[in-house]
Amino acid sequence: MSLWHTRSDDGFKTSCPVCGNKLIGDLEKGEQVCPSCGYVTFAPADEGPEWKAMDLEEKNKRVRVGAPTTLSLHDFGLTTEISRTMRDSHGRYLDPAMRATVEKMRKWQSRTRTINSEERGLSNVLSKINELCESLNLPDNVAETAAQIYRTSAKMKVAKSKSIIGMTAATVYLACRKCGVSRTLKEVARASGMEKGSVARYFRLVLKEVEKEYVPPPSVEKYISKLINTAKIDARVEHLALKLSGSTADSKISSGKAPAGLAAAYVYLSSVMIGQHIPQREVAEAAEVTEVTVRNRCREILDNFVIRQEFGPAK
DNA sequence: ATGGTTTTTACTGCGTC
DNA sequence: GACGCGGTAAAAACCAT
Repeated sequence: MSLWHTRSDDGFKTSCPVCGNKLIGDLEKGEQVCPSCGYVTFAPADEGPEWKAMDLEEKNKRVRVGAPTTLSLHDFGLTTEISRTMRDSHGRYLDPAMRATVEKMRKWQSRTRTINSEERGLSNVLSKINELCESLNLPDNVAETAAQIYRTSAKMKVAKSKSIIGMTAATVYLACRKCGVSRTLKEVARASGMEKGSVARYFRLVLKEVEKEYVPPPSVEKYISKLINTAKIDARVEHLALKLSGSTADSKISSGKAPAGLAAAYVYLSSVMIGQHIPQREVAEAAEVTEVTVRNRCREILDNFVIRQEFGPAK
């Protein structure tokens, strides 16, 4: 039995297709996350609550009591909160006058808490980071990493007089790379509403000034898994694509090539071999590369490797 | 800035349904 | 004819220097 495509009855994977670890299920949000590599998979049905949390503070307030300390809140979440429930300690509703007073207290507390502009700016950016992570469906560990990166860049004055969206996009993208989560620069740019080029500039800046060392992009295998997930392709194709990429990994064909294109080629070849033709057009579209690139990668793979019968369709 | 490499764009031809 | 596929030349984008 293979680790890759064991699925439980409701369509959830039970183990991570990337590293094989057991996935942590969050059924309410309709997704599962791998604790070690950050791989995320989605379930079709969303059983989660109907409300949308405006920021992480609100989210924590609503989903659980006593949030853990978190890097993505500007004060680490370590403050007294005045509750929104408008009840007294016996659970009775407050009268209108009292409610107004409590409202004011709440407002003033949140004002004084972010007393100086530095703190307010930080809190602003951190909520932007969370927002962006949420719209990219990124796991919490990426948001935490992004927050961490931004904190140090703020401390090092790198973020000084830089565009806020630019910095958030750059830190989120860097966090993705550090966590090994396969989101492309293009995707992050799209979600943040920025030009790819300017996100890249900010990214290089943060990489150079804050991170100081090169963070390699996610492996081809990660891209394959992602491709299979987004395009809803048979798990057998994924298995084969991963096998192929594994057995050609130590060759030179991948050097300098965009991993997404290579992943698309493996997925395409695998789909053909399994006997489930996926048109190049579709694979290319899902991987956000062109058909030409898919073809070029396919040709290179086929030129350099003899694909033996054991990879062929089971008869 | 620049030069080498990779990806995209745009176009053409071939076979098949 | 529409579609999938394969190829090419040139432009554009990318990256290390």
